[in-house]
Amino acid sequence: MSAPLPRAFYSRPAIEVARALLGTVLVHGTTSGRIVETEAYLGREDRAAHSWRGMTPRTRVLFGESGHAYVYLIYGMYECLNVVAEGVGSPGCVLIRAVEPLEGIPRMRRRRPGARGIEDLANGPGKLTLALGITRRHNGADFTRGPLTIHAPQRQEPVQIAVSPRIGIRHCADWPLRFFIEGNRYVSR
DNA sequence: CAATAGATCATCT
DNA sequence: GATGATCTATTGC
Repeated sequence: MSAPLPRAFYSRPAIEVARALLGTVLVHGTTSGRIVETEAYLGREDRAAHSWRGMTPRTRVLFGESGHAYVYLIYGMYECLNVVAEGVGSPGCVLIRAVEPLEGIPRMRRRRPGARGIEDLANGPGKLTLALGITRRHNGADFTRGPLTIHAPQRQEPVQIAVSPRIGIRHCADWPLRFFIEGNRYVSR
């Protein structure tokens, strides 16, 4: 496997990082998946972002160095994985919404007994964290070091990127900040 | 098929 | 004390 993507990859505006992450490979232990769906969250001007009110104990890592993980609990039940973008003091980030399972599929199935097929294993923010075994313990983890890493694709295939409004938010509900690989079977419903 | 309810808790008001 | 960047099961057409 190639080296993890360097810090510079993440030190760009959240929207750019969200697009660039499509097609890259998220790795945790023996499991991995290709990122096929992301959402950008901007910061102070974006009321849908956790960081829009400024720094709190929870959102501390969003204001730190880029290339780290922001993992939080949602609806008392599920964890969501974000990649911190931009730079110190600029809390833009990217929510990973879906991955296409690559390695460790039997293990993922065990972690997600309810899933019907491969398509349902990680096609949503809460599902992918379960499938890959990502929890709040990974909050603040450095993607350039592990145990969570992100890698460039082996072969850079041309991907057609589609754009839509973000899912499941009330504020800024019409901003076109969701990005996904057009026609991919592993994108969330 | 679409719509809805219920699970469940850290975080912030 | 209310809310939420979700998922699943169940109900109703």
